[in-house]
Amino acid sequence: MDDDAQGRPLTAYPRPSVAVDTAVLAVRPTDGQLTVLLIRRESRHLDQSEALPGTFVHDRQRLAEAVARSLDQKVGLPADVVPEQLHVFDDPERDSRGWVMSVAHVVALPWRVVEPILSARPEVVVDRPIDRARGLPFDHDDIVRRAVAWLRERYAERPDPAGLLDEPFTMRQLRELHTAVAGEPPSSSDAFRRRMVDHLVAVKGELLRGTVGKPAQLFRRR
Amino acid sequence: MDDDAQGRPLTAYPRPSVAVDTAVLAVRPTDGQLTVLLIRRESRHLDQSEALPGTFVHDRQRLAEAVARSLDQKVGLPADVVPEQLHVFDDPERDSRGWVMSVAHVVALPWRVVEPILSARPEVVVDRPIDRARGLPFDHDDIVRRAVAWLRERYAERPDPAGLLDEPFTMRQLRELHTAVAGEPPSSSDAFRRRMVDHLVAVKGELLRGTVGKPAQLFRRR
DNA sequence: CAAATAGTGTCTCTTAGACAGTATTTG
DNA sequence: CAAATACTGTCTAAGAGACACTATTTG
Repeated sequence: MDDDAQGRPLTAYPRPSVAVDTAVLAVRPTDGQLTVLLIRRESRHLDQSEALPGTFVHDRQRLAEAVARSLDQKVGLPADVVPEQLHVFDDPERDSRGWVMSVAHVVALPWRVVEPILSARPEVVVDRPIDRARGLPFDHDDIVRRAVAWLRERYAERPDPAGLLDEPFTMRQLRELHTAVAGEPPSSSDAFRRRMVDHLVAVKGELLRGTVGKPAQLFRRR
Repeated sequence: MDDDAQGRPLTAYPRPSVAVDTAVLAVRPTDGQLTVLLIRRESRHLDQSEALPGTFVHDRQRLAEAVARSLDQKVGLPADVVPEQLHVFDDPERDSRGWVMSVAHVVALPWRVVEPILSARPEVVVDRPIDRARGLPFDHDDIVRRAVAWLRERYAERPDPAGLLDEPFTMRQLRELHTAVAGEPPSSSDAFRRRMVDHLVAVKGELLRGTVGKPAQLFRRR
């Protein structure tokens, strides 16, 4: 910014509260649904009982720190997640409590990380399929929509940019991941294979399928 | 955000000043350079003398309003520009005057709009080719880089999403615009034509070239 | 006519998609 | 062997790029 505060202290200007809200996305293996984590709350002065995890930014704190803190305290996630900025929601009326800007964030996590949290605090943290995460408070519906669009864009290019699969994985697991992210299966299974295989490296050793069929090649990200 | 302010007034939290900074991009017809508008300033307590136009957000003001106000007052641009959010810069040390977050914005404008400003206030507003807009204060180098990447992404898909050309225009003018935006000419002139022509509509009447050559078809955006 | 610019026809290469056919496992 | 799953070969269609060729202007 420029200094229209020239000779004038910064405190002379009214300042908004700044919050962060984060869409934590994950793919539920039981039904292959793309889900978002929501916090269940006592609905005191707010009518909704589920919302994205978020918090206010503390004094001179970085946004990423505030996100990590809110995910740690409210969700119980480890502090090493790397969220990405999505958008600033700045409607001065968006929060009845006052002038609050929210910087929306998104992060996608493997189920291996998400599952323990859901079993540890089932009455606090819930996973909701993204098409059933509607009617959330504030602009949280918007944030979920943007988060999903962000994830889909990233997965259109590369096999697994967010590292949602544990390595090594089969082409089938990768295809099922993409089906979950995109909301529909890729148009053709073999075209999908050919599109992806250049970005992967084959691993010796094969997966002995639990059921029938030819054993599948295992891959790692290139 | 969630309410960790439950029962606690919002004012109990320290709040940052929030600023907006905007990269105004334009293509200079004289040399076909992609340029960014900078404000020349009296360097009082800041060493740099050129910076992106910006301002602090006023009480309960929307970011887009703050951007429009700064572009109006500092640059002299009409208020109907539609900037887009790029990124929030949140390093608490980024401004020596205090805790300031800046929401970076970008907008691309036709030269027809930019030129009158440069001639009206040449000692205040200057246009700088983007590869020579380096060493700017704060995170403005970063903002310019992100702004250019944003513009290039948009022009990779469609002929003229920002409306930089006055309609109707020739394929040559469009190609020169893309050359300026991308920083290099499209690989092949006829492949470029074929890629673009589906997104355009031909106009009757042709352009009589000032110099030699077959008159060119005129197009509008579809 | 020469130079310059606009536009088309056509060839090659690559890629996506469709689809059939082959390969290898379990039961 | 049947069923299921993994993979490959091949055809077609679409698109990008290269390049030559045609078209229409100015001087």
